[in-house]
Amino acid sequence: MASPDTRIVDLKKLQLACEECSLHELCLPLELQHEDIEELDRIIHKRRPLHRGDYLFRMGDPFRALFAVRSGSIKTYTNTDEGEEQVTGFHLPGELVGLDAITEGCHPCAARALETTSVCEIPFERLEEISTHIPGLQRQLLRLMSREILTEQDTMIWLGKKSAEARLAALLLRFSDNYRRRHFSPTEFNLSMSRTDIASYLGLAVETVSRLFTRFQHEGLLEVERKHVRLRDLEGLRRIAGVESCLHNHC
Amino acid sequence: MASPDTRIVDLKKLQLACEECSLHELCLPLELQHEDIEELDRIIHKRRPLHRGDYLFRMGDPFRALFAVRSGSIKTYTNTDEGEEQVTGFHLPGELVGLDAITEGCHPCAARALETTSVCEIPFERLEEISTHIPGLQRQLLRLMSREILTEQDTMIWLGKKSAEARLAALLLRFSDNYRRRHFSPTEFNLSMSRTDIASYLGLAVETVSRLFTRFQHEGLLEVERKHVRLRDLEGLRRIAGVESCLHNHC
DNA sequence: GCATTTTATTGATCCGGATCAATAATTCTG
DNA sequence: CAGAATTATTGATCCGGATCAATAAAATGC
Repeated sequence: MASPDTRIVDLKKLQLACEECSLHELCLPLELQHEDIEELDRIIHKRRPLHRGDYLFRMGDPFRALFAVRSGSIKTYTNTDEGEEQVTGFHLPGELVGLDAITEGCHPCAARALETTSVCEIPFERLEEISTHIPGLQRQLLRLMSREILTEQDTMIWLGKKSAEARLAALLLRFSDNYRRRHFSPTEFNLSMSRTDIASYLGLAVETVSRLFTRFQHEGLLEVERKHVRLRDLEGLRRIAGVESCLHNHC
Repeated sequence: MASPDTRIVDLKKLQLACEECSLHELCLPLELQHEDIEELDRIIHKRRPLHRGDYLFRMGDPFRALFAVRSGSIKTYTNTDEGEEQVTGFHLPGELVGLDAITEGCHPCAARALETTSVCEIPFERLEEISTHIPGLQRQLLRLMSREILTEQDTMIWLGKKSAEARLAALLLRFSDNYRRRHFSPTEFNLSMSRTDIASYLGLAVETVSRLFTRFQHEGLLEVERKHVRLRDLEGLRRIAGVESCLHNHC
């Protein structure tokens, strides 16, 4: 499995990887000792890049590791009762994939690359071992999972209640934020996923998504040319999305 | 805070509590040593009962502990941008409340008792301390959180895609399952929450929920008299809910 | 126990978004 | 590079569920 992968062997590289893939979520805020970082370094592998359509894992695959997206993007999806694909998430650089598989011991959904994508593999058993003697790492893991729960609660709310335009605006803003955090243009980027994927994730029909893009463009909120979007009115989009993520604002 | 609470002092009582409130989720599957159970026992307190409308915690309260529902029921909710209540979950006996607060250090939503409700309080810092030297307890914590994530993904899917009747049917079946697991009648029980709460949680209008109950009754799926329901056709409800929780079936 | 307030049911109407249908633009594939 | 298959856009129609409105039934307060 891990044979053609490149090991990240030196500290410098790891920190770079951390910056890129937000493994910093896992280690930076802890201010770990050098020897601890080296220990983490020993278990974390950089996988060779996935290409568009490649599986990171399939539904039902045994759960062995978490994955941190370094670059590119991943979609996770499951199948509905009627056998169609139901997208459960888009995972951008800095986000973890696989947190939902810990309980079951196998992946409840499949993960595929939406474009050329590089990920770090974090073998879970090893991570657990290490976390027993690195104070704070365990806590950090729990934090990460808690944050995931919070995010999903948020998503639940807008899927239940928000209008189609609010959902799409919120998604675009999420992408925008991710790019900003990584010091890329928060207003101009490519959508790596198809309209169908977006529709599935947002619980809408493809036609609706397509119409929304057209409408947003007419209203001067953005320019869209196939996969490429340029957000022209972030404030307007925020208004449409509804102040959003209300869960986070009250702490 | 804990002054009027009753400590669970003996093993027998703890095991009873575990049975009741599914702290067995936390400890039983681990087959802990007696001294470990005693250590858990030392930190877990049984709170004195909450009454209808009492807060378990308010939005923004500092996060100190997880709570396991022993009997009764709890609703958690946040506020929408427009200031209305948005129910984020119903928590029945055997379920944990507070998993979404670990990251932030404070509660992103409020929790109130829907009826007379008894909970166990599990101080989180202490739990973390203990879990560092009880192998398996930490793992169990991660499992629990992962399961929560899975459940919410499931919920996301039906909020996005399923019809109003499917949502209500699914909710009723979830209640039914909880009662069955606790050896109560899975077909006859009281809904502790208002129609408004149900509607909010399911992302529907109150009127729709009300109409659905009436329709289900006409179709012979259930009998409903105010808060009391008697499910008459579980199979039919399952069909309506859609095979459901497709996420869990593929492992 | 009566008045007030909250919660639930039922009816009538309206609209957002799904569905059906046709076409256009892209991207595979040989 | 041509033909086939997939993906995206646009239009027309329909329907599930929201909204508005009125009443009924419970819960709550005095």
